[in-house]
Amino acid sequence: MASSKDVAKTAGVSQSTVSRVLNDPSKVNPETVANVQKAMKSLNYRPNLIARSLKQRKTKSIALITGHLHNPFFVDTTMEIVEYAKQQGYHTLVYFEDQGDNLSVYEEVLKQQVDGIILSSIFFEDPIYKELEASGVPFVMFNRRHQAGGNFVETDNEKAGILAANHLLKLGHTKIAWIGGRTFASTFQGRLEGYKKAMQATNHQVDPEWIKETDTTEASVREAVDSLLLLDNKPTAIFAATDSMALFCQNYLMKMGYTIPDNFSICGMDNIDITAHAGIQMTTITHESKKPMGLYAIEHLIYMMEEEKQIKEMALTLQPTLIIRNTTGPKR
Amino acid sequence: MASSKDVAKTAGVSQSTVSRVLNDPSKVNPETVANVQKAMKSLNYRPNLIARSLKQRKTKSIALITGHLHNPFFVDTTMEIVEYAKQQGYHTLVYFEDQGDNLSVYEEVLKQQVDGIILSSIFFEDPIYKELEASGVPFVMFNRRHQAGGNFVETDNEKAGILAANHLLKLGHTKIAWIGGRTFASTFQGRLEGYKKAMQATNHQVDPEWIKETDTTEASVREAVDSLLLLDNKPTAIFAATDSMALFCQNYLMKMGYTIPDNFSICGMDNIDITAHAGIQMTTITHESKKPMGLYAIEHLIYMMEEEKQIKEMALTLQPTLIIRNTTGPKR
DNA sequence: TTCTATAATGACTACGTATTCACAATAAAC
DNA sequence: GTTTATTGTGAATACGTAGTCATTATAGAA
Repeated sequence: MASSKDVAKTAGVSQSTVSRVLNDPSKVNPETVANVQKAMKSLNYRPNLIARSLKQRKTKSIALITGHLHNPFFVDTTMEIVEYAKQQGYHTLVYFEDQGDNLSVYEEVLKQQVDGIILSSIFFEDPIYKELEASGVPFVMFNRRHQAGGNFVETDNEKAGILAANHLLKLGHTKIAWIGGRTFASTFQGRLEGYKKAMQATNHQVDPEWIKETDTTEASVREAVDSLLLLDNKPTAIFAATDSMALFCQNYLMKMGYTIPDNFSICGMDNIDITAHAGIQMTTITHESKKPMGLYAIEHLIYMMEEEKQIKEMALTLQPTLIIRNTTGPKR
Repeated sequence: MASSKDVAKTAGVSQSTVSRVLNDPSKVNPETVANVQKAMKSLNYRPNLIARSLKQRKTKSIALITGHLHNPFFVDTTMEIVEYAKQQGYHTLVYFEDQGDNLSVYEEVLKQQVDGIILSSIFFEDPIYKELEASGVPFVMFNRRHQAGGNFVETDNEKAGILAANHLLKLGHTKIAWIGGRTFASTFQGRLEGYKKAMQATNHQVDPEWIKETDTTEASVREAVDSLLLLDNKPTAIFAATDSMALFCQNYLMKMGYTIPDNFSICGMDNIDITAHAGIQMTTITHESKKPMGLYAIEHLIYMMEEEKQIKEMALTLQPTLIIRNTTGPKR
């Protein structure tokens, strides 16, 4: 690999001049610029960004710590973030980490000297928050939030839970199950709380057996459905806290021979693309906003990275709305 | 940020010793090790991987240049690759690039000094191949292949095209449309050739109007479907060259009121998870293999990166098989 | 005792770049 | 003709680390 020194030698100039040609050619004689560029071409020279990063103490890179891509919600946000970052001259290191409190991922990220971090996988009381704050690296959370606040964009999860429950209640369902992930995460916590509040507000009992915390995998969701089917006090409707899980429910119930929504109503959340498919037609909850959620996060992160001085806080809670399709219907 | 020099100072040793503690503690007095580690802890020291990379001329990073994640096929491969790489101590820079011949992405990747590259987005006659070869960085292609061969893993696309066409022919369809992406890519090229061969072998004419090269987006697929519907010689079955496109067709036709497979049979390819969903039940083509395709690619890349000497070639063509579900049926 | 091997450590350098400083040559101002 | 900017350039340095080399102290062999 040719270095700027090699280029300097073949162009008959100093390494400093080569560097200047690269960074601010206006500072060097046009003739010299041409010579240097010719030398670069002939040597097939490519600046070493590692060396540049070391010198500048900026890597022009960010870390994205996201949930598993088998949840299509994270596919969208990942694409949004990676593309926008690239467009702004940053490259993205993608890490998949759903557990939340896994220190090793954060250690790794900080060693990489990234200029900023975006994370979705944080728990409400995650100790990682302190670590990140102490590191001095700007970071933004999306989807999930932390009790400490910080910079984040989320959906009003409690409101979402209320919307879902009220929709099902209005259809005549009173036995409504809730299937979600661990309530360490603010998303599931909020969606559960909202559901409970709506039930309570309309004087409907919530049987604790109806509430299923899973690890969001298909196997785990199926287990939850199985156990619901065994109940005496069997629910007639399900609020699945993500579309990914709602799809698992729908598929599993249909494969067992149940009809949706005649036997069970199902409401999801996230409005991922496939839910609009004619063969799926999932009732779900989305948020109305001009920009996709990932964009809010990355835009603000880049703002923070580039205007270090005036760190403007972002605490954004998007408002959810209900999209009624065909997986929910009146109770029979 | 504390450096190894700072650690050295507070521990009362030289920077060399700190480095040794990090890389091979057996070379230093256990008592000193303890002191140094204490100093590291108290300063919250984290080794700077950028500096290490510069010194070692290895970044322990790879680049993955993949197709758009809205095609779920690439979601699977991306996860496989990123996870395995991480497990082997490499981190992954993910780039989305569908165009193929976009030089700038490759320039960017090479400047990053990655130790290896995995790419799916290469065209059969892509000039980028020469560039990559010249760079000396090991690289592996998956899904698509290049005319020059090199290291790759693919599916036998021609065979896949034959399987799909024969399946539809056997059901009595003779007017079979083909919807795919640009045939610059070996995948689409092969799937089209196979389709044509199967038709020819059974003495069925192929109307050129049945063949639709799209840019694989939903809008483009809908346009293709629209133009098929306007034909006098209207097809009764569609072979969509990826499941992603097959889903677009299925959705669009159903939304227009057509029944699948009564009005149109649809066969996809890739066997992405959602095709098995009870509401979709897409007939598709997969490949049988012990390992997912992405794993072949990353395993071989890591082999190449670590055993520089004996570069074993990998030219792997997986055999496709047909999975019959409910989107294909006898011609009416 | 004297010589040799081993263990433990520090000083120093290089990786490839950006940048500061110094200096020369030229152009502009007086 | 002298002074003052301005332009163009090179030498030298630092970023944080790994590793080479040299040095000292100690233990074992003769």
